[in-house]
Amino acid sequence: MQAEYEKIWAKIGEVPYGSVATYGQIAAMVGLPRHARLVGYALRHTPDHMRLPWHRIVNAKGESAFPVDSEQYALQKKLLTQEGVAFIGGKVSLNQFGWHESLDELLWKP
DNA sequence: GCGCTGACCGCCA
DNA sequence: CTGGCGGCCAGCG
Repeated sequence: MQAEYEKIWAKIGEVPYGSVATYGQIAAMVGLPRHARLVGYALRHTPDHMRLPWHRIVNAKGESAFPVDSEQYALQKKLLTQEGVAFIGGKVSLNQFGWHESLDELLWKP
């Protein structure tokens, strides 16, 4: 399964600055539909030496996957806001970002 | 093999 | 809005 993780990490690394993707999207993009949880697991076990834009990955509701009181939540929110991604009511604003279906951009763009 | 646990997802009440 | 339920499936004891 190591190979799958490589693909997942690589894909996450492709998410452009200022954009956001969901776990499900990443899974689908690497050819593993319905494996959202695997993405979460892979992300959780990312070797620290490779710095991935994990903060650009949110759940299907556009929320952080972390509890609001956690350090990570605060950091994620901070980083996204810093990139110009609106973080409203604990979730990225879908109204402003819109949904893109084309293969290259199953992403929320600014 | 078995049961639990997840940085998940979608549907329905 | 909240909560519950079933589905998903790799990892781990």
